[in-house]
This record gives sequence, structure tokens and C-alpha cells, in this order.
Amino acid sequence: MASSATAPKPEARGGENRREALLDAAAAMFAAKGYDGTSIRDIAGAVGMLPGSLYYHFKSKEDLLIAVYRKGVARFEAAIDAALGSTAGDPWQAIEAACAAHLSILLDGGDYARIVNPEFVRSFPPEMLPTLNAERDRYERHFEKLIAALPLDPETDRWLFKVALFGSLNWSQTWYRKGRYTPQDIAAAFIGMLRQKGA
Amino acid sequence: MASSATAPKPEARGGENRREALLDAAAAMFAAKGYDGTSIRDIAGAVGMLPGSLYYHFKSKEDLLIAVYRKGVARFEAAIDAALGSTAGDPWQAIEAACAAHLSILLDGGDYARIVNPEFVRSFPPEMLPTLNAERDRYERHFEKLIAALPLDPETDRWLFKVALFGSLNWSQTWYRKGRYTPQDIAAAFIGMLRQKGA
DNA sequence: GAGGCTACCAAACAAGTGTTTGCTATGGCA
DNA sequence: TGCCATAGCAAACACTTGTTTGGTAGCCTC
Repeated sequence: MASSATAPKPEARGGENRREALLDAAAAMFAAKGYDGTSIRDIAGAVGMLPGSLYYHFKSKEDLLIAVYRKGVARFEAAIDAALGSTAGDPWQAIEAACAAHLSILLDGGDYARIVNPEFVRSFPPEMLPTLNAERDRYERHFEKLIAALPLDPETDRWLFKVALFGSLNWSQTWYRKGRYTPQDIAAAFIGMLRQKGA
Repeated sequence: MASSATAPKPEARGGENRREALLDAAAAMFAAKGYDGTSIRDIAGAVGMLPGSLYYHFKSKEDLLIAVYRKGVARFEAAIDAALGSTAGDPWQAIEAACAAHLSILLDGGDYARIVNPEFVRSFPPEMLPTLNAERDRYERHFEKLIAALPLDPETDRWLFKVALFGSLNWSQTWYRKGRYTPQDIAAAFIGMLRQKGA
């Protein structure tokens, strides 16, 4: 998916930068005013372009949204990959590091991160939900593996553990304001609450 | 639909019922397709009315949304009031009961409940957010009182405890499907995970 | 039985929407 | 030099949106 399927790219002037600029503008405006609340004219205007010109880079508004969404998911995956590369053996430390990485993108990761929130996704055209959700499910599997490694009580439902943790994490978008807590603080506090004695 | 254009309507009159019907239709369509995704024509049509006629009952689309939202919050408050009226002294039991009540509305409470979700609210016209959030803050205060009564470790941040719990609860809207777990199951599991030994 | 109120219809309005089309300035390459 | 893809402009198209306006059928009261 990384390189567009069309041509061997001679890469003339303006180049890939304009496309990226459109993506950034779209992410910012989607995050601020929602998908429906943002018009093609808004996005194109933000980069000094006319509405019709945007259709040279993206074949539809939905296409643009998918591109933004993919870039959002990719940020989460990059962050968690980096965090897990440097953790030692302790599974509680590993999941706390993953949570901190997740939160750092979610809370300080800019506009792309907001787009990935499933409740935000609900406002998108319904026919694109399967595409977007598949993307996100793949990401969540990282956490499932980390949770599988935790030494929990046998009667603890690990799937409910996952959704509880994810809920706490993702909900932070609702209340987080810069300054009081860092993503690390929050991750440590949440994992501390869920951590069972004797483990 | 139905008998449309110029036919005389013998008993279409419904007094307050018509307003309620509009509220129900709006709640259903807002929940299904979002605020922007739902048009006045959709809502009016769903109760066999013409778009202009809706303006007899509500002075604007935003006015209609606020009415739906108020009704949604009221459902949560009624449920939690009922649940707390019948709990004994134990603070862990009390908060579990409140969570179960919250979840029962959130998950089985129909269309009104979806509207109250803050991430859903983000798609609304920004100038109405203060009005709506004030309504919701009042509701959350019930939970703050319940958490204040819990015998937690002294170093546990009770505010973070609240947002962690709320996150877990409200996130369930994302994954819940009827059948596997009941709201009571989920509440018991979540509180069980957060409950600290020795209390 | 005249007036007024309720609840709605019928039709339009102005503005905004995503998208399409035809055209053009630019620069790399043979 | 001529060719051709790139990147974008300019203007329209077809449609949907929330909302307003003027009218009116049925009921209630005086």
C-alpha cells in the first residue's frame, strides 16, 4: 500500500509534498470539525488549492479519508513497535510501555490520532467501516499478545481485560489536557490499578 | 410515505404524541447515521410529516438535538437513581450496582443512550458543547461520590480511577453485542479487576 | 356561527455540497 | 524542437441542506 500502483514516478515539481500537505490539512480539519463538517473546499483552500484540483491527488473525499486513517494507524503501530523493541522480560513492564506508547500517540500525536478513534469512525460513511476496522483490529492484536503473557488470576477473562484496558486508554482523549499528567503517568496509574497482587 | 399529498387527514392529530414521535425518530436516526448524516427530511418523513412541519414542534435542528440529548441523560440518571436506592452499605457493591445500571442503559437503552457519548457529541455543532457537557458533568458527579467512599490505597489517584472506570464502561459501546455478557457480568468483571486486595 | 388556536401542508429559498469537465502552464526527456 | 506527463486553474453541474412563508382543515370556546 505504500507506493501508489500507477507509474514509475518521474516526480516532477510540487511532487509528493502537495499530497502530504493535503493529508495534513485534511487530518487537522477532520479532527477539528468532523468528516461531514469539513468540505473539500476547506481542505483545498487550506493548502492554497482550488477544490477541483484536489481530485488530481485523491479520487474522492472518502479516498482521502482512508488515506488519513491509514496514516493514523501507522503512527500507532510505529510507536508500539519502537516501545516493545526495548523492553526486558517482565510482562507488566512490557504492557505498561505499550500503553504509554499508545497514549503518547493518542494524546500528543496530533490530528491523525483522533481519526482512528472508533467512535469518531462511526460518523464516516457506513460502507467504509469494514475497511477501516480491519486496519484497526490488526493493531489491537499487539495488545492481545501482551495480555496473554500476563500472570493473571485464572478466573480473569483476558478478553474483558483487554477491552477494559483499551477503554481506559482511549477514553483519555476525552479528558486529557496537556500539563497535569504525562502519558507515562497515566499508563503507570492504569496498569497499577489493574495489576493484581502476587504477580 | 403513506397517504401523501393532498388527502385530508381525519385523525392525524396527536398533540404531544407527535413531538415524542419526532424525538424517537430523531434519536434513532442520529444514533444510526450521525447528526450531520441525518436530515430534517429524514426525521419528518419517518413520522409521516413534511420537513417544514417539524418546525412547528422544534425551532431548529439543534433545538431538536438538545431535546434528544436531555432525554438521553435523563435515562441514565433515572437508572442510577433506581440502582442506588436499593444498595446496602458496602461501597464496592454500591459502585458495582451503579456501573451495572449505567451499562444497562448504555448497551440496552436504545437509541437515546448513544447520543450522550462524548465522542459522539464531538460531531455536533461546537457552540452547543458547553450546554451539553454541563448536563453530563452533573451525571458524572454521582460516580465521583461513590468513588470517594471506596477504601482505596492512599496513593491511588481517585480522579484517575474515575476516568479509568468510565473509560472501560463507555468503551463497551464499541464492542458489545447482545448475548455473550450481560451488563451485570461486565460491571462485576470490571470492578473485580479494579478492586484492590485487602478492601 | 364567528373567531381563534393547533397542527400541519405545499412550495419555495439561499446556501452549500461533492464532483466533473475542459483547459493550461511547466518542466524533463528524446 | 516536439512530446508528454504533471499539477493545477476556472467554472460549472446536479443535488441536498436547514429554514421560511403563506395558507388551511379541524377543533374549542364564546
